[in-house]
Amino acid sequence: MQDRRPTIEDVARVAGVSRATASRVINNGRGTSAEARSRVHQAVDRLGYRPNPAARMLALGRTDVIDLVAVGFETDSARFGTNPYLSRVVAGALAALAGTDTHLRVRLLAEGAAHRSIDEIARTTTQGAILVNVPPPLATRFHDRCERVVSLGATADRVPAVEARNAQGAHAAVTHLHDLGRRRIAAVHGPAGNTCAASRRVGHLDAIRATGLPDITGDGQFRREAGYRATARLIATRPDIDAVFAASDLMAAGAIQALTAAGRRVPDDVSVVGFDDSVIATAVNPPMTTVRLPVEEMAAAATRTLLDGGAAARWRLVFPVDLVVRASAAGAAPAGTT
Amino acid sequence: MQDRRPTIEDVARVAGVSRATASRVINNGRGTSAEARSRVHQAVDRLGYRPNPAARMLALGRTDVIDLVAVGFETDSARFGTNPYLSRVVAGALAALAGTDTHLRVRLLAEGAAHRSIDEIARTTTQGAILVNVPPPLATRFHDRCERVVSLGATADRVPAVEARNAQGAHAAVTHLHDLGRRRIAAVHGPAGNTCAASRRVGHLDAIRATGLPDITGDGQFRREAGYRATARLIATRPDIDAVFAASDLMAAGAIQALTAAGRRVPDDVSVVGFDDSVIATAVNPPMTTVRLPVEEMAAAATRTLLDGGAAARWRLVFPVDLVVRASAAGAAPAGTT
DNA sequence: TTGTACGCGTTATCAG
DNA sequence: CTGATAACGCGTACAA
Repeated sequence: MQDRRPTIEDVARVAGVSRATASRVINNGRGTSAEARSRVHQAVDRLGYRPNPAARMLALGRTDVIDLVAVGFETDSARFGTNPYLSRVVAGALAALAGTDTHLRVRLLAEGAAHRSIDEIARTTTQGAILVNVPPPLATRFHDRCERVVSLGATADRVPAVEARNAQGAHAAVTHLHDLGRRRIAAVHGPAGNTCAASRRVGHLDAIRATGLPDITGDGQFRREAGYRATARLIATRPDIDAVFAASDLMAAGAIQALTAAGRRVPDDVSVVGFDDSVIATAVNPPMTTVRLPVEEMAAAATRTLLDGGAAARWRLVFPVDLVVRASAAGAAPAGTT
Repeated sequence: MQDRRPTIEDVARVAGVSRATASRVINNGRGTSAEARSRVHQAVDRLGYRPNPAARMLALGRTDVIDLVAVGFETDSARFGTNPYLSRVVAGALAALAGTDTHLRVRLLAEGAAHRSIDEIARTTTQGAILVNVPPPLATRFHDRCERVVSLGATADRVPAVEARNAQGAHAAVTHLHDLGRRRIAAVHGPAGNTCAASRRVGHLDAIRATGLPDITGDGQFRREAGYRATARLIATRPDIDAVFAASDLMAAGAIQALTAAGRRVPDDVSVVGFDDSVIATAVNPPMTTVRLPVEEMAAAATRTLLDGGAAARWRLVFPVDLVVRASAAGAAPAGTT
C-alpha cells in the first residue's frame, strides 16, 4: 500500500525546489520567497509529509526525552493503575516540561526481574531519568551507568534525590492525634525495604517516645487490603485503640473500612490519619486527615534539575510536608465539608 | 568538563578496531573474536560510551514511540494527578508494550489552547497515538494530520476507537437499583460534551423509561466536588430519594459524602452506584458498587492496534462492562468485605 | 533568495 | 572474522 514515508527530498522534488529550501520553509520560513513557501506547503499536504523525528534529532544534536522509571508498587503490574501516586508524578513532570520541546517517557518495571531492564534503560536514557520507588541497590546500579538521574524519595546515598520530610510528617500526625486527646494510637507502617516508609517509622517512634505513648504497630505494605487486615488484627489485639496513624492514604482507607466493619465510628470512637494527600484522602467517607506530600512539586523540581543538566552525586533537595486536617481526625466537628 | 559524548568512533579508535566491529560487538557480539569483544567492551567502559538513540533509530529506520495524549480532565493541569483514570491507561499501554522495544510518551493538553498543540503532536507522532478524553473536533483534526491514531472512548465518527458499552453499563446499574427495590433513583451525570457521559445518559434514560421511574437528574462534570454539590441539591429538591447512580466513581464518592452529611445512611437509606471501578470504588466507605470499565484492557488493545500499524477509519473495538456489586448498593448484607 | 555539500552517529553491505 | 563505505533523513554553513 504505502511505498515508503515521503522524505523532505520528495517534498522538494514535487515542489520544484531544493532540499534546503524545503527544509527552511518547513522549519521557520525565514529567508524564503512567498512563491517557494506556497509550493512547498502544497507539496507537504499532497504527500502527507511529516519530518522524521530521529533524523531531526540527530541533525540538531539534541536529546529530547526524560524517562520516568517506576518499579511496580503492586506485585501485579496490571494493578499498577490502582496506585494514585504515579499520575501525580506525571502531572508534576509534565508541568515542568511545558514550553520545552522535551518529552516524557514512562517506564514501568516489574518488581522481580528489574536488573536487566535497569541496564537497558540506563543505556538508552538521554536527557535523564526520574526514579520512582526504585530500591537503593537498583538506583545505585542505574547511577553507575548513567549519572543524569534524580530519585524521587530518598534512596542510595550517592544518587541525587528529591525528598520530603517524611519523619517530620509522621511526627506531626502522631502529635496531632495526641493533641486530640488520643492515647492509644496504633500505627500501620509501609514495607520495610522502602526508604520513605522507614522515615515515617522513625517519625512515629520519636513522637510515641516523646509523648510516652505505647507502641502499637502493624505492617501494611502501603496497600489498602494490607491496611485493612493490619487494622483488623490490631483491633483484635488491643480493643482499646482510639486512633490509627497509617503511613499511606490507601492503608488509612483500609483502616477506616476495618474500623467500620468492627463497629467503631470514625472519628467519634477512633481518629484516623493518613499520609500522601492523594485523591483517596478527599474521596473517602469521612474525608481524611492526612500528611500532604507535595508530589507534583517534587516531580517538577526533579524534572527541572534534569533539564538543567542533572545534579552532582549526593545532591539533595528537601521539601516540607503539611498536615491537612479533615473530618477523620479533627478537633471540634468541622465534619463533612465538600 | 565533558568535551562531547563519546561516539562509537571513539570506542573503535580506543579499542583499535573499526567502527563496524565495535558496532557488532556492542549490538550482539555475533561473528566477532573474543579478543575484539574484550577490547571493545573495555573501551566502552573506559569512555562511558552509550549509543545515540536518535542515530540508531535513524539507521534502523524504526520508529519506537507511541504517544499517549490526554486532554486535561481537570481545568487546572496541576490537579490532573487527582484523576484515577490515567494511571490505568498507562498501565494497560505499558503492559501491551512489554517485550517490545517501543516506548510510551505521555502528553497532557490543557483544555483551552489545545489546537496548536494537537498539530505539533500529530506532526511528531511516529508509531501512533492514543487519544484520551480528546473532544471530537480535536480528534478529527488529529486524524486529518496523522492516521495512526486510536481514541480511547467514542469520539468523532471517522477516528478509530476502542469503546466500552457505556449505555449498557448505565442500564445495568439502574436496573440493579430497581431490583433492590429502589424507586426514586437520582442520576448524577458527566459533562455534556463528553461522549462517554452521553452514552451513560442514554442507558440511564432507557432504564428509567423501561421501569417507569421518575427522571431525577443532576450534573456533576465527573468530578467529586460537583458530585457532592449535585447530590446535595437533589436531596434538597427531592428528600425522598432512595438511590443515586453516578456516572463516575469520583462523583459517587462525592454523593456518599453528601448523603452522609445530610444524615442519610449508605446503603441503608440510600443505595449508591458509581461508574469505572477505579481505586476510588474500593477505597471508599462503604465499598462502592460500580460498573467496571476494563480500562487497562482497552488501553492495551489500542496499543496493540497501533503496534500492528494502526486501524482503518471508522474502525471500532467494543468492550463489555460488568456490574461489580459491593456494599454501597447490595441485596442482603455482604457488607464490609476486604 | 536559492542551491550545493557536508556532518550528525549508527547500522548494514560487501569485499577481503 | 574484519574493515571500508554507503545509506538513513534532516539542518545548515557556505557559496552563488
